Amino acid sequence: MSTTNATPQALWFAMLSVVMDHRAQWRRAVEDRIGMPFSRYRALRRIADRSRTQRDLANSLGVDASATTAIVADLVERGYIRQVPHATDRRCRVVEITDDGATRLAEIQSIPDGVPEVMFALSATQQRDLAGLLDVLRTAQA
Amino acid sequence: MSTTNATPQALWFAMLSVVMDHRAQWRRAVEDRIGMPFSRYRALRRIADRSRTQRDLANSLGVDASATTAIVADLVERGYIRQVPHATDRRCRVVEITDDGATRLAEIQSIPDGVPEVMFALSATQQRDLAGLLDVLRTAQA
DNA sequence: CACAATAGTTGTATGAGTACAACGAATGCG
DNA sequence: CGCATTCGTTGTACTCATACAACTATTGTG
Repeated sequence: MSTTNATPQALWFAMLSVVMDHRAQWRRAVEDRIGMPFSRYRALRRIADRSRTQRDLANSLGVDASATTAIVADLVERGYIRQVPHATDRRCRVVEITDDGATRLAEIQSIPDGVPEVMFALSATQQRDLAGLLDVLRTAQA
Repeated sequence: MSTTNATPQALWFAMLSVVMDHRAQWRRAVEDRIGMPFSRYRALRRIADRSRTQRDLANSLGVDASATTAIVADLVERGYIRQVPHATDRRCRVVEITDDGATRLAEIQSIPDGVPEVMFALSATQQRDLAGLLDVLRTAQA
């Protein structure tokens, strides 16, 4: 009955498709509400996880240094993170989350609206199963 | 052990995160290779599914008419779809896939490269489970 | 010390995605 | 028939994500 083959590339395409099919609507509904582009949210999550140098952040986001500069500048301006000097290497700037940033992140993660309808198509059991599988994927990317 | 709550919004955020964390790399690795932006692939999939008016396509993609015009023009230029008059309504243009388009679509879906490493973290059983769940989601969006 | 390498910034450019407004052509309805 | 509605097109504009090149400050190393 499955139209999706259970190969890594088929799964990737399937997951990508589900997300991309709803991302535009999701963005319109939620990005305005959380008040920042998703790239900022992604960065904030990593900084909340632990303080890092901007290089480290760039690597973890998979973007280059100049993109990181822009993202960091934005988050600093919003007051969600701050830049502190590195203990030993004066070239580096370490970014760390502020109380405001931590609060904001928690708020964002509890926003109930904007979730694509399609996510409600899963039964309770299926939701639990999917959560487990996504956990595996998220753990693997560390 | 699960860090991901099994609520629809937590699942959506988790899935979104997995995809967005890898999309940039995926794009660099594969989008050039499939030779078109992902939006074209999404549209082509829907047209392959069945012929549609452009309005129908626009609705199914969740974009407006002018965006659809651009996407359709691109796919026509590539030779993957063609525009034919509607049987009864001369305002409409029906788009249908060409043989080239169908071939290309099959090729794209079998490209093995560029799949994020992280997708290989799943066991065979987990792959099967995820495929089933994504099927539910994809079916629900119809 | 001199030089290569690294961190970060700034300026610039590109591609993708998307909307909105204005418009012409065709349709449908009272 | 006449007018509102719908389909599609064109032109314009904006955001987001992202890269690359050039540059400064700093570090590490022979």
